[in-house]
Amino acid sequence: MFKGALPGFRDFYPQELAERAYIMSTWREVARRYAFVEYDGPPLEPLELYTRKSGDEIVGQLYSFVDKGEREVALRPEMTPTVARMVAARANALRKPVRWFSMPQLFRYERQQKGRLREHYQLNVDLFGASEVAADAELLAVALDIMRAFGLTPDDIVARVSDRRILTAYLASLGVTAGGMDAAYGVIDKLERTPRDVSAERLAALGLAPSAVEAVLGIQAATLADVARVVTGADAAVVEEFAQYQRYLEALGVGAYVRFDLSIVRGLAYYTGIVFELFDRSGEFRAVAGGGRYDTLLASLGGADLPALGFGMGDVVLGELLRARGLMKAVPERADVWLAAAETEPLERVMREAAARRGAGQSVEYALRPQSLSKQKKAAQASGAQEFVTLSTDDGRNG
RNA sequence: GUGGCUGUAGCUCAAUCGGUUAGAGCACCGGUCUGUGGCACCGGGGGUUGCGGGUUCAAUUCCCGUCAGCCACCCCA
Repeated sequence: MFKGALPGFRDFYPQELAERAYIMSTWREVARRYAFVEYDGPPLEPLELYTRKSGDEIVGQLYSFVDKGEREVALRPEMTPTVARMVAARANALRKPVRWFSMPQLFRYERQQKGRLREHYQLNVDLFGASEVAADAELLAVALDIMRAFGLTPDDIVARVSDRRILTAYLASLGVTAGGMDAAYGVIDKLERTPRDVSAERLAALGLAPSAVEAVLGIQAATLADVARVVTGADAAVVEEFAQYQRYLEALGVGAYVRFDLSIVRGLAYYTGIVFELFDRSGEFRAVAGGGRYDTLLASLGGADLPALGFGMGDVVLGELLRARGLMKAVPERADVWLAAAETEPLERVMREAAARRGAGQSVEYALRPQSLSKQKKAAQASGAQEFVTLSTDDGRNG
C-alpha cells in the first residue's frame, strides 16, 4: 500500500497536469516567438559530468547511483552541462548564434520546502556564439515576455540586473582586495536576509573603511551613474556597455520590468558578465527565474570556446505565483459532446454515433449503461462536455 | 544535514478535564424530482485519529521514537 509520492515528488492529477501543460505551452510559445528552437537530452547522465566542474559539494545533492554496468550515473540536476556538451560536439557545424531552449525535468536531493522540491520542470533558454550585449538583451526579453504572456506586469515582477564585472570594479574602488572579493560577494548575496550589523561586521573584517562598509550595505541603491563616477579604463567601457543593454531592453519593450541592482550575485559560480533574477514585487516567493552570461564555461568543460548565456525558470515557484495572483487559468480538457439516448435505446445505437463522431475528430463521451435522460443530463453537466446531444428515437440520425 | 512548529475522511475542520460504536460541510456513489443550467430532497460508501511504542481502568487527547508536511538555516534550480 503506497500512500503518496516520494518526498519532494509530485503526482500530477488532471488539474495539476493541466496547469503544468499551461505553463509549458506558454514557455514554448514565447520561446518560439524569439526564434529559439527546442532540444532535449538524457535525464540520466554520467556522474562525472556534474562533479568535474561544479565541484564535489554538489554531489551530496545529486540523485546518483551505480548502474548495472557499474557506471556511476546521476539524474540531471541542471541542463547546462548537457547542452554544453551537445553544442561543443557540433560547434563547427551549428549556425551561430545557436538559440536553443529545453524544458527538462531536473532532480536534486535536498530537503524540500515551499517552492523547492526534489524534482521540477525548468525552462532553459540559451544562446551560444554571441558575445554582443544585444544577445544579453534578447535573453532577458524572452524571460520577461514570458512573464507578460502569463499576465504578470511590471507591477508584479521586477528583473534585478547586475554585472559581475561592474560589481567587481565597484567593490575594488571601495577598497575590496582581489583576495576578499569572493567573501564580499557572499556578504552582498545575503544582504537582504542578514541583520545589518552582522553584514557590517563581516565587511569590516575584510579591511574595509567605515565609509566603504556603508557603501556596500547600501549597494542596492547604487545607480549605474554612481558606478560610472568611480570606475576607470576598461571598466568604464563595461559600464557603457551596460547602458547600451538597458537601451536595448527598452527597444525590445521590456524596460519597465528592469532595475539595475548590484546586489544580485547569482551564487558564486560560473557567471562572467551580466546576470539577472526575476522576482515578484511582493517578495513573497523565491526567485522566479535567473541567469546570465557564462562565456568561459564551454571552454572549461573541454568543449568549444564559445561565448554563452542563458537562464532557467522553474515551474514550481512560477506555478505558486500564478495561483496566488489568480492567473492560473488552466482546466483539464472536457469532451466536445455528451451523447444521450432514451433508456430503451440499445447501447449499440449510441456507440455507432459515437464512433462516427470520433472518426470525425470529436471528443465524445456517453453513459456506459442505459439510464434515464435526466440522469444522463446530470452526468453530462458534471462532465463539463461542451454540448449535450440526444439521439432521437425515430431515425437515429438526429443530433 | 541542523533547529522550531504541525499531523483526525479525497478537501476544510470538530470531538468538554483523558471517558461509550470519532462527527459535520464540500466532494464521491445510489435514488427521487420530466424542465431550468452545474437546483432541491432522501440514502450510502469512506478514517485501526500518519506509523510504532509507553503511561493509564481508559489515549484523537499525555510522553518517547519514527515518518511526513510547513518554516528558518545551509544551499541553490
